[in-house]
Amino acid sequence: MTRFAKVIVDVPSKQTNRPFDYMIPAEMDPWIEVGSRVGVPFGPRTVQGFVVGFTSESEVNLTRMKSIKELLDLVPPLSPDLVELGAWMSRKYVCHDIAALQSMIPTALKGKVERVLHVSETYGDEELLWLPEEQRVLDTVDRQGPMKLEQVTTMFPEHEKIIKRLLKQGFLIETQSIKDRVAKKKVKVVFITIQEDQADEVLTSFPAKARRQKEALEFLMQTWQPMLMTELLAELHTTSSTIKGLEDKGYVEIREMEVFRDPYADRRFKKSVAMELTEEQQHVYDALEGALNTREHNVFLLHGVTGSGKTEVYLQSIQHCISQGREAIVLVPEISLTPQMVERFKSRFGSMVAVLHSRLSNGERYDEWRKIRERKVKVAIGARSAIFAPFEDIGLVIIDEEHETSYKQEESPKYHARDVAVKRAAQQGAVVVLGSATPALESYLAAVTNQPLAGSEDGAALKLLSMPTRVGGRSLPKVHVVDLREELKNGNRSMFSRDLYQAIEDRLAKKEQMVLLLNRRGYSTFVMCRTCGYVAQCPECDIALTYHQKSDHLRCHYCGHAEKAPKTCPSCQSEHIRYFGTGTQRVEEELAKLFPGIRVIRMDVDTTTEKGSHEKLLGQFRDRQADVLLGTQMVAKGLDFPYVTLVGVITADSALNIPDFRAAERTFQLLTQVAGRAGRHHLPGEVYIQTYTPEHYSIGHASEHRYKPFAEEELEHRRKRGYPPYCKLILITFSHEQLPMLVRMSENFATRLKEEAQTRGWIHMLHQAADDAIELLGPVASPIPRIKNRYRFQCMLKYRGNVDAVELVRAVSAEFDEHVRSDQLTISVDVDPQMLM
DNA sequence: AGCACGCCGACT
DNA sequence: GTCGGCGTGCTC
Repeated sequence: MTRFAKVIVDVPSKQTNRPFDYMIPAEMDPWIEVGSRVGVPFGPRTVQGFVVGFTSESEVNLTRMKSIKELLDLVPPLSPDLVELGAWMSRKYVCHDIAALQSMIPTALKGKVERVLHVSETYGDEELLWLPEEQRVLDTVDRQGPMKLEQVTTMFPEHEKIIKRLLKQGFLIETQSIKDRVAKKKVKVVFITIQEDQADEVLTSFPAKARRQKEALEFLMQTWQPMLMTELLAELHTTSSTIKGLEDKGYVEIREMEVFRDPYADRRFKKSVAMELTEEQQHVYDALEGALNTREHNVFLLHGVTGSGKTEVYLQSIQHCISQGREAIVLVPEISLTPQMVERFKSRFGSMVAVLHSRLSNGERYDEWRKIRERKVKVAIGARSAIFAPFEDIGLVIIDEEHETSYKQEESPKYHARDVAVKRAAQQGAVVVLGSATPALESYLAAVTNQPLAGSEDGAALKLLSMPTRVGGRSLPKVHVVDLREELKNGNRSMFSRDLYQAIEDRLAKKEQMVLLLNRRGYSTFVMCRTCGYVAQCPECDIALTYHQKSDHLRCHYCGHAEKAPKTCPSCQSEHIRYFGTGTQRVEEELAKLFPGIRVIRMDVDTTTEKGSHEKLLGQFRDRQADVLLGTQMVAKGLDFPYVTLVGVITADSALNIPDFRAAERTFQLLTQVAGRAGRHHLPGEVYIQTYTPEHYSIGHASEHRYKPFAEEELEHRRKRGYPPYCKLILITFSHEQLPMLVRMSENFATRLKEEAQTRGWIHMLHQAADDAIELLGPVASPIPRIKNRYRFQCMLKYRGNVDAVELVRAVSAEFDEHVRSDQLTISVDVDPQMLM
């Protein structure tokens, strides 16, 4: 029986957000599966699509139904369970199906249409009068054979209309196909084709002229093994024409072979073996092994203090999972931030690991991904999107530092990897481990109340495991909270308190190392004129510009706009223009002034954009080429250096004063994480936290390493004020170039939301005791009211119980589709937002 | 999203 | 009378 393919096409619009039916050419049929990537004719063009199902009968008139044009991969890039996961994601996070599917595959496979032109066969048959420019275009294409449309238009930039006309009249013919962005890497390998017993015969009869060829052949005869062309040429200092000559004589064969680009090719990893577990670790491991043995879906929250040895537990659980014949996925916040982590996995599992590094080139990432799809590895480790690793028999998913905000994708689809992971594990009967020293309150509450995570309702109830002590009985570092108000009273206006100053001096004398954290890059936070009060702002965003000293520029940290720093006030020409606030560059300068000869490595977005710069800087610090590692929050995570005995937080307040209900949680997490960097080995550690609000509970609890009391206090706040995890949120952001239009649209939207909530019979008040409730806040201007010349307004929906607010938003958004299309309005929906910007 | 079809204003 | 503006609708 013939079957038709249901295809989701790569056309991101509301009207095309459904499967289209296609016929399957007979020769393709055995290869087409759910998850296959295909090129299909769609209207006048060819687009990429994914097969999401099959049907034996279609509503579509068979005379109008088209056929799949090309199959783009022999092995489908998506498995049926990933296709299903995509459907779940598009529903949960309000995005097009195609966007969800595309987010699961490497960018290398986001095919582009290639349009190729050739001249009709009838050209030249008839005596037609051509315009001179038509003649030129036709002759060029005719002479060159099939040409990419792009090439033709760049050759004749002003003849676009003529090309279009020739196409319409059929003198030029266009063929479209889908091309991947990155080709598989191929290498030439030289195979020796003669037998060993023929060697003498061949060599004696070798033409005397072909000395180089003979040398090459003799070289290959030393091993009789195939050899990489590049290596062979380097060894013999010759060119490929020599080897070609040998090929012509039939002594060797040159074959092109696919290889994987290996970003770790030049690195050697010492083989490591399982370490003996402490009693605490063993307890946790036993629970995980037990769960793996049932082969059922389970979710654990592993609360382990920094330095409690979570990684070793991960490694051994993965080992067990692999020995069961199943696969494992490990998510880490931002893998390039933790080269140490990669190293541990590589040295334990060697070539069984694929690393999906966020700073790999597209080609490298594609190759790592192919290793997974082609079952060459058993473990995938990577950032957020590694949760889509195309394994088919997953036993274990580990999410390290599960509270990290980088698990939430800020672009559409705005998914949370933690929730996707639980969903995928539920599909596959896999065990999930959420590991953290400072669990997200959502996870913690679910674990202590034995409920599934709020973001992934299909998941199993969370079970709490904990590891409250550090490996080797090392104590947590002593934390000093320094009240900066007191310092100011005592006339100290420097960025270092006397205590921190002395501590730095002390470590320098002892030749120990320190980590200093400041949550702000650049030199200063804003630039102001003392005469007229002018503040330098980004011309396209309503946000203050930051001064960067090295380049002497003002920079917008939102859109990247940069301008030369003014010497006089642009508004009143006064020379009293001053820089306020402190950034990492300024701290670096101050350190150099106060401690002559101090060696500082500064690590922030500005110094780590270059590929590999991260590893380089950390390597230098590890080798003790510097005394101080100074940086933004990226220095707080996962680093482990034996000689670090001092951690200083320049101002804890910058994280606390962000207008976000999670500010206290973030501050607690940041302080606890950074404090954990000190004294991890034989030397005891010490931490100084400078703040203007030492009485704040997040700082107090962090300084005493008390997670549970903090969590309880913070949960109480959330419950009282009606914030997650006691309700759910949807943030809807509207943006438009014209403010009045934006205000009108967002108000209309809000009104429609309220009306629809009412017709569905939902109580529009969260503060009432009702189990099912919904509340709308806004519209109000967004915290950043304008970005890139577009004004921004937002609405927040809070809801709980059996209220399907996502469906509500989806329905109302659909009504505004025309406005989105024609009025340059954009509506962005963020389900379970992590940042309220 | 593209692209075609279709109905109203300023020009050869 | 035509060229071209972008409003509406379709894509298996």
